[in-house]
Amino acid sequence: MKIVFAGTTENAVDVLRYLTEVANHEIVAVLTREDALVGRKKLLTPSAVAQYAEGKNLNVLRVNRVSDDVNEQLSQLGADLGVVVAYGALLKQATLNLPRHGWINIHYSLLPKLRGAAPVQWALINGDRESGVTIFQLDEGMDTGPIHAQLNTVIEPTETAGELLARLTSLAVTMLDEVLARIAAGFDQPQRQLGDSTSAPKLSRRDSRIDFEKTALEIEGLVRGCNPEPMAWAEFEGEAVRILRARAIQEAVSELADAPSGTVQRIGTRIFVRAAQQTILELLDVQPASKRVMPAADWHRGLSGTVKLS
RNA sequence: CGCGGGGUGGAGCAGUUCGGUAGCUCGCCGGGCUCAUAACCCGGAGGUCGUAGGUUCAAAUCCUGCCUCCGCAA
Repeated sequence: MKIVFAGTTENAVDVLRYLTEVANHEIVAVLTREDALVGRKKLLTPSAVAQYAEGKNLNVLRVNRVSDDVNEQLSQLGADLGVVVAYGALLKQATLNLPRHGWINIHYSLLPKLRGAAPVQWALINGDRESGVTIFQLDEGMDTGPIHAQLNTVIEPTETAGELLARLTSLAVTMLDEVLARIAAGFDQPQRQLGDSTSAPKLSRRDSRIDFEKTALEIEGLVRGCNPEPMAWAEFEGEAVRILRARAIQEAVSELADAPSGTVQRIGTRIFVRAAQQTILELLDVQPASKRVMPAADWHRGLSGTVKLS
């Protein structure tokens, strides 16, 4: 099929690579976000998709909003289908109408659960036991279109958002062939989304801040859901400490039995923090402001007195 | 010129304000105590204090340039 692809992130590249290199579809255009200023040096950096697509000499359109002008260009291509993965902007009806079979989207949740930009993160933050991939027909709403295919998977006990996303992406790729074949043959009958919807908006810095008045298990979910982006953090002596890995433990730590929430205690080489309801969180990897990522024990070693996170 | 913080034995830090050749908590090696240990005791190895230059009798510490790492913001 002649496909228009729209995507921006690294996992979108994985899908695009599959479509062009493995499934041998003809990619008539690649829509991706404009180059953005990245990092402290503000280097103008192309999106992951732009970098890949240019390397493959594909027709790349860098736009943050699809204008009439872009619609005009797209209409010239005679595309059969549009495929969207983590593009970063909603498409209007005028654009949705262009490919013969419209557009499909790969979404990383069991729709209608977790509609929005950060479904994988929120699945972990919410403590969900399962997640999944949904391929659906795009309409003008936010992840509201009828479903072509859906597959669920059990979330692994220590899985981070980055790891789960990678797994879901490879799962999505295995679903694509059949969906694309059905659409090409005109046999597709997408089903309306059923059940209650929930939302999964992009994470803010406020969302990623750890609250030690929550239970260790809830905090662990936040830490896993925020890794690698935007990374959970807590405040220590006026500075942010990022918590990259942490886990709720079952053991009791008597030293922390009567301590206020956020109190840190070292036992041997292990570092524990008091959370809500007598629960204990073990810190594994942390990153103080200005420092590199380090084992929690290393961080704690240089400190003195009572250590308390908030 | 977006804001800011680091670079000191293998690790994490202190010391820099008020210059006088380096300290803490660990790790490592050896020995001891203990039924045992995340405990304790004794001894030991290991540092061009990121780098280049400057000031000085003397620089981790003051001045200048450079390299490099990182948080925030976008």
